[in-house]
Amino acid sequence: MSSRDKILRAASRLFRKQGYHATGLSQITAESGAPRGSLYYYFPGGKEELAQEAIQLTGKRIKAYILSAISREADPVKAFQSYIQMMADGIEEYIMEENDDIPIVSVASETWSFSERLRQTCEQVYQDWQLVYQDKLLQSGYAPETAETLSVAIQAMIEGAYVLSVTKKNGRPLSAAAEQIPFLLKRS
Amino acid sequence: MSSRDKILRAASRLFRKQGYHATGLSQITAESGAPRGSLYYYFPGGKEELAQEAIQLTGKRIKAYILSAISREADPVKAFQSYIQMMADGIEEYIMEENDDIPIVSVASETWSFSERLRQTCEQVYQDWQLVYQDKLLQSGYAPETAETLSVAIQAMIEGAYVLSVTKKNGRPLSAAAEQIPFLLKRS
DNA sequence: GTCTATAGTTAGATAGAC
DNA sequence: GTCTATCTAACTATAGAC
Repeated sequence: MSSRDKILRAASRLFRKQGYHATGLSQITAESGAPRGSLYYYFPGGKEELAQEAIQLTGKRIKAYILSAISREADPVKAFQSYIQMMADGIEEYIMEENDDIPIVSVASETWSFSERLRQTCEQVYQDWQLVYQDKLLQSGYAPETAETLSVAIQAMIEGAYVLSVTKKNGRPLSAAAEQIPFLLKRS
Repeated sequence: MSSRDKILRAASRLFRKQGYHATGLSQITAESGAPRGSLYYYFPGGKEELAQEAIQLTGKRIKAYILSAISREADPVKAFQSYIQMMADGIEEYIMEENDDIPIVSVASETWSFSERLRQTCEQVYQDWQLVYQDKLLQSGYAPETAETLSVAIQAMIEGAYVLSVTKKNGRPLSAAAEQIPFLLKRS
């Protein structure tokens, strides 16, 4: 693995666990093994540019993950439920584990007023994910208007349930979100 | 207003906008007018203790706000919808405004692995709010089991929609959440 | 291209004057 | 009780050797 990749991975790991502002560049270089200067060689924009790339990388990885998870089931109810339930089941080990995926909800709420660049990056990632949800609903026959509103609400519920689950240190909130999917999708 | 209160308010304002780690004690003392030493006199536990009190204060204020907003309408659908829609309508000015209420979702996702004390404080606040939602549902005739799961899911949707709204700089995600309330509550 | 050394600033915290 | 002065450690960023 290249020096650049090692820096990116170490940064992602630390941002995930500690957030953006609590993570120092010295910590990143220490964990990655790469020296201080390399970081600024590969990421001339410093911490902000590094974070942007890390967020975009997480964005791509999770997008692929959502796509594969959601397309395993034709029925949208089962598809969303199994995806969210997977998150719920994995939350305990996720808390302990050394994971490379940064929670966008964390970076977004930490940087929306601080860095326009990072705010826009988070907005873009959210947009990408939402379109995946939206497509699934469109393909399942929902009206375009409904598919959009619904996919935004589902995304909100997932992001919120994630934070609640991490705060409570258990997967119950994510499970509760999964349980509500049928009622959201079977619109009486 | 006492020195202690001035410190607490300035801290809340800054934590809301910048988050926990991005806010320095020097910034808090500068904004509050109180000198450095006073902060440690009133809050011997330093930044962490100050943040804990600020979170609890927000917890109480918002709990009272939710109670009043939610009890204006007997119908739970209308009650939740009007509360969430109020958040949506206020989000643009909320972003600009000097507000004293700290978003728990922000502090929680920033401190869950960093400070057990702050994590537990956030958990407690979430618990308080959820019970308000749950009571409303119980009073409306929902089964205890349903009321609990549903209130957790609604809370998740609100917290997530808040972050999405702040990230996108508009109230649409919160509005989308409000629109889904009828489908969540009218369980077919 | 890769890395070391360090500049310059700010962080949270404390000691002690009054 | 209130405030000033200051500590040490950490931060981001840069200059320049190799």
